[in-house]
Amino acid sequence: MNESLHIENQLCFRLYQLNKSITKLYAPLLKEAGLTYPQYLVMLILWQNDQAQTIKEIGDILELNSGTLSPLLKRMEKLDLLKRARNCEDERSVLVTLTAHGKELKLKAKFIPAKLFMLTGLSKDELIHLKHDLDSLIDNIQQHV
Amino acid sequence: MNESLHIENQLCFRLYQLNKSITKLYAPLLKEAGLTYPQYLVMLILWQNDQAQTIKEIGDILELNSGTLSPLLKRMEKLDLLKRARNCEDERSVLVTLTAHGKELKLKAKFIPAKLFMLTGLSKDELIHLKHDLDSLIDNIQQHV
DNA sequence: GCAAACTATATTGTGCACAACTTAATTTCA
DNA sequence: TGAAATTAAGTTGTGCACAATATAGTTTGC
Repeated sequence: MNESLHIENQLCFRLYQLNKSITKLYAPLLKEAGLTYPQYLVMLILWQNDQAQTIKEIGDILELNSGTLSPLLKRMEKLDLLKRARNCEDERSVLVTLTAHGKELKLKAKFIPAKLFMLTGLSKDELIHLKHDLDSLIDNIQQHV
Repeated sequence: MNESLHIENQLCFRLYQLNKSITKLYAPLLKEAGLTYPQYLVMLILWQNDQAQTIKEIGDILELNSGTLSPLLKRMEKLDLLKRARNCEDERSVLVTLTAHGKELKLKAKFIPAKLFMLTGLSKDELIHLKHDLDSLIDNIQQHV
């Protein structure tokens, strides 16, 4: 009997489940900071670069298009996390900058990665290896997308 | 300098990206069958069990709640993939069964797992190991969710 | 036997994610 | 230089995903 269609055999189903589980793991930690996971990803980018980022740059890093980012950034602006303003050098683009509140939040978020790492139950070594395996899988797949 | 908040260091961001890439990889194959990825997951469950499944059973396997499944199954019923009917043994539950069209689709879908596996560029051995690593990570994480 | 607790599903509201399309600004090049 | 192509955002419509809540059917315990 052909078992290739059995759901429990599928790598992709594991990744789908894992992704959902991780979102749930983040939820309580991010709730303290008043963020959702995609909002947290945007904040990571803004925290690690001092300068203003264009929406295009954020989209390139997160691989999200404007249909996702436009409303996401609007909600974040409403939460006083960031400001959006047309770039006067090129009026097509919009520059995103952190507000004082947005910058402040970095102090709270600082401990999230370590807490998450602990919850995974992985060793440093296992983490490094898994990251590496996923990186090469991502590379392989991106070639075909 | 503390780099724990750097996005490229994060396992979770990789999983998030990988999940999106995989969905895009599936898209053209599933489009031929007229399915989305979550719809395909429901079909996998129905294909591998001959009997009718309750929504509860499907939700337990996919870890999806009724807020997701109710509209998802309604769309699938409209596509003539399945039928929903109250269980006369216990009127609280709804039994889901494949239509002729839904059963037929299995023949088309049969080749999807092999095609996907090819696109990942993994060896059989790498696949087995990665599945194993992800399984134990899922187990660890589920304990904390 | 019947009220309280429980169970299964549905509904509502919020937030992604993306394809397809629109608008406006900038660049290219004939 | 000015029309055509390109680029950056925004908009619209569809489809998940889930928390919170509502509803209806079933079971339990006194």
